[in-house]
Amino acid sequence: MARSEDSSAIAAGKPEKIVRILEREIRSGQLAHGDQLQSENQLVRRFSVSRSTVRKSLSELSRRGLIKTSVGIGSFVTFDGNVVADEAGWTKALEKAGANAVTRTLRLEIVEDAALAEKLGLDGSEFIALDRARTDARDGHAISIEHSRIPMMPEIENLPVKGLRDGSLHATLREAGLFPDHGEEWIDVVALAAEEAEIMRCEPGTMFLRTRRVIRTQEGRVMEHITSLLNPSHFALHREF
Amino acid sequence: MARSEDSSAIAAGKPEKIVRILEREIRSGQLAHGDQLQSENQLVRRFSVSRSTVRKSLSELSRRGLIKTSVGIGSFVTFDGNVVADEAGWTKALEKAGANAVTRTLRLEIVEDAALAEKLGLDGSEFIALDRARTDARDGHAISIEHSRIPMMPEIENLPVKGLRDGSLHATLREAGLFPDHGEEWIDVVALAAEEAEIMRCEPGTMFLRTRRVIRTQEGRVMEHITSLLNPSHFALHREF
DNA sequence: CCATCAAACCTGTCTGTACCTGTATCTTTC
DNA sequence: GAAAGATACAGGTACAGACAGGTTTGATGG
Repeated sequence: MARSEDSSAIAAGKPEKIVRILEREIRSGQLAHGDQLQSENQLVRRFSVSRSTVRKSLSELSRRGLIKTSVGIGSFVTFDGNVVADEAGWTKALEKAGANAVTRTLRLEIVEDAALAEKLGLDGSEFIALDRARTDARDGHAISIEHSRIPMMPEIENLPVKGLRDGSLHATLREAGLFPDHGEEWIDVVALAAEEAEIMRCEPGTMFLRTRRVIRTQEGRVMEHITSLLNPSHFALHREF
Repeated sequence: MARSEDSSAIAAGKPEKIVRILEREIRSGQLAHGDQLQSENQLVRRFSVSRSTVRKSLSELSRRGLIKTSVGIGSFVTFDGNVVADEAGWTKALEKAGANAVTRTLRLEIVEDAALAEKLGLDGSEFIALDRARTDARDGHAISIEHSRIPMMPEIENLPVKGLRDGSLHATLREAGLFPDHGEEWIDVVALAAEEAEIMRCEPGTMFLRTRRVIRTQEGRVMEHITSLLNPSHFALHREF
């Protein structure tokens, strides 16, 4: 019973085997970010399979966001280490006192938001809404509140029912073939509204750091809209460029 | 808005790579407005590609309005890089009410700052200090204050004496062969100290948006350290990635 | 001093070749 | 009958080379 390879997939067709080999080479760093893969014909000779099989494998790697292939040129590794595109180059919130923080999920459901849809230039106005708040476990002090909105699409319509994969939103989206690529961000300082102040159990009017992000896929499709309210005494933003 | 380019994504195709290299040289000021680019054949040798590839790259740069090429002569930079350092992929401060703003130069001199030198990992502890403040001309309201520190080096030692070239710090540094390339940034919210509050003519303890940036040259040498204090009612930060 | 001409360099355009991916069709194998 | 193989063709990308025509420069000769 002991499969030395990979426990998650036992029944292995040839494409799957090739996917697993190449994926390991990529994830291990043997094939680094930006490297060009062998051409399809080279892979045909390397694995002694037909080109159709090789192409199935590459197509799966592409769906998982590990490679990108261009006609006439070849396939390139788009997997950037462990953090992938989640943090690479984006503003990163440095939590100063996160040891005693607790996260509450305020809601995870499907909502209608025509205003946001209009602002993002979307056709449908349905979103999956994920709101989360973080407070200090000791005294209930406010730390942060995060509103995430994901445009509704068939691949993820049962997300609110099934819940998140491994508790991670991005892991769930990755599963659905959605990979962050680029976007836009706004940062300013705002006074807390009454509603938010109540959630965070602090005075209305308290100044909070606000970041708003629109994240898009490679093709430019809006993938997520996030508004974060951060307690400035707990957070600083950091970025490399 | 529409990003035909891919900033963080990897290069697929040689022309794209070359475009990115040349674009950075132009936007960083290394190739200034009006400069002539290397000839196509020189670029062929420099990048070890064919002339068709070079020509594709130049055509794309031309499409982006960065260069203009003339038959029998060559290609010239048409990008006027005033905005360079503040805009190209970096966080951009959006001034909400800048019409009536006045800029005061608080000081331009050589200073000693061992603490900063240590933090930046520099040998010498001498810096050229340029401090500037912006206030609203109508009511004297505080808008922003900026502390710039440039590590002392032979090329610029007479900068405080000669003054800035065209009033621009970056033009002056460019003159000295210093081109911004990459760096790091921190953003947080702080209460104004008494000294700064006095300069800005507002209450000590007022919450201000603070950004700190370390800008480095291509070789990784520290080129500038900037601390900006921004009045949150006048500023928002914006960034594309 | 000045007009002229040739050489050197530049961009614009075209050719042919090699290799790459995209796609479709048919056959083999289990 | 589904998965994999084999094959052929279309179209994209890049390389190498050749040629035409514009621009600059400098030497030549009046």
